[in-house]
Formats: sequence, C-alpha cells, structure tokens
Amino acid sequence: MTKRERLFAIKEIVAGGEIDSQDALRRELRKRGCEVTQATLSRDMAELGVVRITSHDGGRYALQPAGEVKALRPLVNAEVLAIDANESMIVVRTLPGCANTVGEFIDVEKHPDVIGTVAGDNTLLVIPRSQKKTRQIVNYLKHKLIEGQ
Amino acid sequence: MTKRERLFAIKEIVAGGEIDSQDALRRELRKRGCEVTQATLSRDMAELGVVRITSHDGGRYALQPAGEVKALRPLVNAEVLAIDANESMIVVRTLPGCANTVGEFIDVEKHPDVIGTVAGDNTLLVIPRSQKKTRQIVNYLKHKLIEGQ
DNA sequence: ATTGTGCTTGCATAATAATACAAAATCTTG
DNA sequence: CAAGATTTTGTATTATTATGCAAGCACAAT
Repeated sequence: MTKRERLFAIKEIVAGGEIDSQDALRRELRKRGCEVTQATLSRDMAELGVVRITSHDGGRYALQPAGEVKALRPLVNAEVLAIDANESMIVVRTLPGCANTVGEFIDVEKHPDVIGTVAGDNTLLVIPRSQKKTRQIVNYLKHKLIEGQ
Repeated sequence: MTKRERLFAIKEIVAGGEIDSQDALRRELRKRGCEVTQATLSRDMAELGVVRITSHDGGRYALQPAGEVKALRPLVNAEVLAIDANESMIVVRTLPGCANTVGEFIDVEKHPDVIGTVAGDNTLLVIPRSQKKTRQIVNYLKHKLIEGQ
C-alpha cells in the first residue's frame, strides 16, 4: 500500500467518525492490511489537516470542513489548462470561473512549501515558501493537477 | 477571576490564533492575571469545544467554525489565520470569504510601503514596494492584524 | 450548625501525540 | 548506472493532553 493510498484510507476512516486516537486509527488500518506505526500516523494527520475535537465524552478526530477532496479531483483535472511559473510564483490557467475550485483543491493539500493561493476567475496564483522551491512545486502541481495523482 | 470570565478570555486568546499548546494558553492567561493549571485548561477546552488543528508547521487551537467565531466576526483579527511571506510578497490567510474585508482594512491604512493588495476568498496577497521592505511589512501586519494594534 | 450535594480545582499520573535521529526507500541528474 | 538528494518510515524519546482522586467551596435542606 502506497502512502497515497494510506492517506486516502485515513480520510475514509476518519470521516466515519469513530476514531478517538491515533492508535485506534492504526488498528483500523491494520484491518485493511496496512501496518504502520503511530509516528507515521501523527505525520499523516498533519498532512491531511485533520482536526481533533475534544468534548466531555472524550475526543474525536474529524476532517476539516473543506475535505471533499475525493469528489473534487476528477473535476480538477478537466479544469486545469496550463501551469507556468517565473522565479517566484506559479500561475495556473483554468477554464473560466474555475480558478477558485482549483485553489481550494490545492489549499486542502496543505503542501508545506506552498504558503498560499489567490484565485481570480480563470487564473490562479500559487505562492511558494521560497523562490528555491518554485520548480519543485511546479512539478508537484503538474503531478497533482494534470496527471491526476 | 471567575470560571466564566476565564472561559471568555480563553475564547479571545484562542481566536487570536497563536496558541499551540495548553501550556502556552496558561502563560497567556497568567499575563492577564489568571493562574490555573494545565489540567483545568484541558477541561475548559472540552467545555468550549475547541479544536486542535495539526499541520506541517505544528498544531494550533481554534474555535469551532459554526458557533462562537461568528460572534467575533466584527474583529478583523479573528478573521486572520496566518501571515506568511517569501522573499518578495506576503500572504495573509483568513477565514473563508474574509480576504476581501481584511484587504480593504489594509488598503485604508495606506501604508507607504504597501503597493497594493489582491484578495481571493480566504487568501490575501500584499505587495511590498520593494523586497527589502517585506520583513518590515510582515511585522507591521502581524502587529495590526493579529495583536490588534 | 451539620450534613449532603454538586461544582471546581490541583496534584499526580496515565494516556496520547509529536519529533530527533538514523536507516531504508525513492527519485534526480549527470 | 552511480552519486547524491529527497522522502518516507520506525525506534526511542520527549512533549502534550486527559483523568482518577481527594480537597475546597458554595449553597440548600434539615
């Protein structure tokens, strides 16, 4: 099982609403044939932007409101027309009116080297953490948005 | 300080978005003349339904989107989630739909080293007059938007 | 006043999550 | 392919959060 598959499985499991600890998640994943340690899950949770809600009857993990990534992905592929960049920022061209959707899609991924996105109508600006990271992020986006994984 | 007052103070502090642990919250409360232990705060957090969001740059506490945050909307600093920058531009992350409001707020300040702002939905781009001014403007914005003057 | 009930808190500790580090795996580039 | 860089992961540990228990307090009913 690849990391990507695991992250996907985690989203599914967490969306189920029964997970109250990373260890519970670990056991659930093991049922599905995925053995990893709590440490890895701690990292995965950060990557997925999972939230932990505490209340009187214990805590629960949950996905952030914007978590419909799964439903979004097929659309995003069709909407992205081109990805281009200069030294310090990346421009994604989309179908008219689609920049916002694509921007949200990127936002929820919470890539550590993307500090943010700004969407116009058919143009999306992606801001790298540093100029050095620009090229790397372009590759990431092409992979993510065009090849569709 | 009564428990009720303490809970209110916690909401305020957490809405500020700088709290990454209960101990940090404890120190912040102490500045305001409220001394309690971490154990008490753990219980308070459950009572307020505070969520902990983990991401690549560490975790942070936040109020539940639905209830209490709306009441604090008038305050710009409740809308601002993060301020970040690379060498040449500044990105302000806000609650969904709030970037425009925050952008106008900055515009009317007419800071001499801010050429302009571009607002998306939850992301605001602030363009400095020169790269050299970037760091300085970040400090200005943090002061203005997060600490609330 | 005394007893009882319920709420709040701190202390000590158990439970849980995050991370430094090193090794392994994977990807890049010449 | 080889060398080097980057990413992923586990181990061991540290850091953080939750909780059992008992004490203190406020208040009501006797």
